Order: sequence, then C-alpha cells, then structure tokens
Amino acid sequence: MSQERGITPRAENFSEWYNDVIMRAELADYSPVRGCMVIRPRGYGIWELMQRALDEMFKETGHENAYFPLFIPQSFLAKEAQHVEGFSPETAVVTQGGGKELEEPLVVRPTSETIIYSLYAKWIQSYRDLPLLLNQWANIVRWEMRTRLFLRTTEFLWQEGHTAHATDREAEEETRLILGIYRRFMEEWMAMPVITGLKTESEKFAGAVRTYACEALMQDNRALQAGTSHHLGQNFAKAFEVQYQTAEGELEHVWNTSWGVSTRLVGGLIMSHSDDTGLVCPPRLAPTQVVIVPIWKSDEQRSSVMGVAGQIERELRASGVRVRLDARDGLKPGAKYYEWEGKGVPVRMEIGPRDVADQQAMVARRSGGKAPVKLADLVSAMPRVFAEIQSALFAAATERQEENTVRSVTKQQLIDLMEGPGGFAFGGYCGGERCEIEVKDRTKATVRVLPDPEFRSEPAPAACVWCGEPAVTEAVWAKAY
RNA sequence: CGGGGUGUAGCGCAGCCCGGUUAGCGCGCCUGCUUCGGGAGCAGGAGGUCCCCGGUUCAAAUCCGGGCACCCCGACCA
Repeated sequence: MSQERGITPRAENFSEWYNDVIMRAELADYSPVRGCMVIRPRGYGIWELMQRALDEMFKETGHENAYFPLFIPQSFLAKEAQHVEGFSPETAVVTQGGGKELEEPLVVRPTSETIIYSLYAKWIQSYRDLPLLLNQWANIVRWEMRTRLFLRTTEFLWQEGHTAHATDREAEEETRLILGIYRRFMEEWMAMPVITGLKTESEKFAGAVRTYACEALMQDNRALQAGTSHHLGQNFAKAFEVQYQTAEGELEHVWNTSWGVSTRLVGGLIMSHSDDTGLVCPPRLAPTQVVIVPIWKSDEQRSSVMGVAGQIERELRASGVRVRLDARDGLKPGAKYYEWEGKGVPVRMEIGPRDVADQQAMVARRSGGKAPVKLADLVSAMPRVFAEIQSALFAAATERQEENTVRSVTKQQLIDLMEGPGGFAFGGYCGGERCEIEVKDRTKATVRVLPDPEFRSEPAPAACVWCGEPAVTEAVWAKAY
C-alpha cells in the first residue's frame, strides 16, 4: 500500500472534504497573499471550458466582448448611492503610483458598472445605438473577511455583462434572457439543477432595481448563489448621464442590465457531484474526458499494448475527445486508477494484453460501472457514454435536491429543518422585511429567491410561514454560502 | 473580530511536557534491477533558515516573551 493522504470523508467534515478534493484533484492552491488563490491547470481547464460554453451562448444572443480597466476612480463608485454603500466596505484602494501619492485614489474594481456606464454615456447618442450589448471576462477584487477556495476569494475571475436598452421592457427581457442562459448552462453543462427567481430587497445587488438569481443546493444542503442577473433600471444611467435621443427627438435615460457568473461555479461543480474518492466532473466540463491506462507484463506485451493504446488515443483525439494516454512506467495500473479517479476524469479505458487479443478495451466510468467495448466501436461509443454520464449526474443531483426540498413548510418545520439537515424550504411569505430578519436570526436561513413560476408550489401558499399574515408570494429559504 | 487548532524535507507527521552533541518516520522524488488486469518490491541516493524576531542558558525544534501565517467553527458579507 502506498496511499496518498486520504480525503476527509464528506459526512465527517464537509469543509475539509471540499478542500481535500481540490488538493487531490490539483484544481487550486493557496497563495502567499491572504485570501487569494492560485488556480492550477486542472482547475483552470474547467474554467476555460465554462468560459467557452458561456461565451458562445452570449455571442449567439448578440453580445460582444470588450475590456475595461482594472482601476476605477474612487469618485465613480460614489455616484450611485446604493452602489457605493454596498461596495465601499470591500474595496481595495490604490493611493500611490510611481512612488507618488495619487491625485485621486483608484479603486480596484469590485464590479465595473461605474466605469462602463461612464463610457456608455459617450458612446450612446441615439436610439439607433441601442441596444448596446457588451460582456467582459475579467478579474475583480472584493476584500472578504473569510475566504474559501473558489467560493469566496479576495480576487476572482468572472464575466460581467453590461447592456443598455431603450425601454424598461427590453431591459427586463434581457435580464430574463441571461437568467435563462445561466440556468441552461448550469443544468446542461454543469449537470447542476437550480432554482431561479427574484431576490428580496435586502439580498439584491447594490444599485439594482431587481436582481434575479440561480440558486443551487450543495451536498451539505446549503444553497449556493451561482449566478445573478440584474435589472438596473435607470439608476446608473442617471448617475452617469447615459442618455439617448428617441425617434421623436426626446432625450431619455437608457435602461441597463448587468449579469455575472464567476469561478465560484467551479466550487459549485465540485460540491454538486464529488465523493469521498475525489472530484467528479461531468464530461462536458472535464479537461480530460478519457484517460487510457495501458497494462502489460513483458516487453512484447508492452509494445503491442502501447501500439493499440496510441492508436486509440489518436482516433479519439481526432474525433474531438479530450483524451490522455497514461504511459508512465513504474506505476501499477491500480495506482493510476486511483489517481485519475481523484482527479475526476469521467472515463477510464483499460487496455491490456487480453484486450488487445480480443480487440476490445475496458471502459470504466468514474461514477461506477465497467464494460468491454470493441476497439472498432470505441470512437462512435464515446458520445453516447458521455451523454449517459452527463444525464446520470444531472438526474442524481436533481433527485438529491428534491429529496432535500420541503414544500409548504410550517414555522416549526422551517426551524427544525434549518437546525437539522438543511435544504430548500418553500413557504408563503408576507414580503415583510421584519419576517425576513426574524427568520434569519432564528434559523440562519435567508430567502434565497422568490421562485419563478415553474418552481412554485401548487396551490400557492396562503399565509406567511413566519407571521401567519396573508402571503403575497412564495419564498425559498436555505442556509447560504 | 471572537473561539479552537496547526506551523519541523515536496506532502503527511513524530520529537517539545522533562533543553544535550549526526533532527527522525511514512509517502513522494532521483538512479538501477525486478515488477505491472485495483494503491509494487529490493538496493542505493538527494532533499531541512525546525514560521519569524527577541530573551534565558555552556547549549534551544524543545523553556519564556512578542509577532506572523494558514485551517476549522462562529460573527460578518452581491
């Protein structure tokens, strides 16, 4: 036995398990700078695949990429009252440059609304300039009290879309369009089910009129806010005087939206599927989808096995599969199995002398199951195998979410649930801030979203879970990351 | 910011209470040979500011004081 350090069992300590999975899979490492993280190639590879998929969806819907500066004049943040109030406590500020005190301190962007809309004011003159649909891939800095790899770090990577529209309705449609894209990405690529809906006043983005979000339930039954889409109304347009002339010659402020997902998604991916062996990654986002492990005893066997393995590797790669042949000498096959399982490679192909003789390979899935496949069928079989794994992961995560969701909770059930197993609790809500605060004080749970119609209960709850007054809406409570 | 824990080789740790001369162990790493269908074996080898600063002492990984960093649990937080 030459076991590497084991992974803390998930059931024993979820946080330590999470860290262990990241270390075992070599996704990230701690940095010399407090609260910051280093994203290693296997983690960055997941992010790159996420970027590629999302970027394509943004472009399909008419968005273009641009890049705005990291530094924002401090005065810009202050132009929108709610915005500055929300972000000031967590900004990093540069006061010196080139050895001299700066005329005006520069904020390291915690988000880019202010600098972007200051430029939009210049670019937008006429209704013919609208809509303006831009996105940027960038890093941002928020000075966090307590950090966790991928989930909350001082610096992180994200995309932020910023759009300007002629009408309130168009901006609302954009906000909803993006929320739908996020949901589709999380379900179809991450195999992570989400609940979408509206944020309450206290939880919405600082400076927004409305914030919509995707909320996912992790394996410890806490909710992760995985993506947000904000309808900014004319708040920033007024602050930065972003105006356009209508066809009728009137001067109007534009309507803005902003929306983002971050490297936090990688954390969500990890916490949705992984197990005590290590990372479990859905094939569509796996930097390595297939690892080929050759097996031999003698030198003759080695050359024939490697010949076949190399051939399969080339064919799979040519067909678009992200494949890797593990030809390392001196490691037994079993050791390689454990290593690649820990790293979350969805499919392992074992090829030994017996397989070569039978013209087949053993195809083993990270999530369980192993079966021989004829060499001639390997390439054509992979899309189906990937699709099955992908949908099995989504089905398992969906089942887990449903098992940990309670509909029409009573006050006592809400308390018991949050003191006990956790999960999503659906119930009536009067809409009052006081109930929101009391629930949080008593249970640590917050309103994650006021769910969209497709997630709502039938029939709609009549009374507020907390105060018993008539419910004006339904809410989803959970303890959040 | 409060409570708890940890800093000794790349990783995981022992040694510290009770100071002592070449600071150990497992894994990993390098070389060679034998191995290889679920974590290989043998032989040889490389690798250390014992977190930092100061103090006590003939002598400090070990005792004392101060600091720093990281992790966990809270508090806080789009």
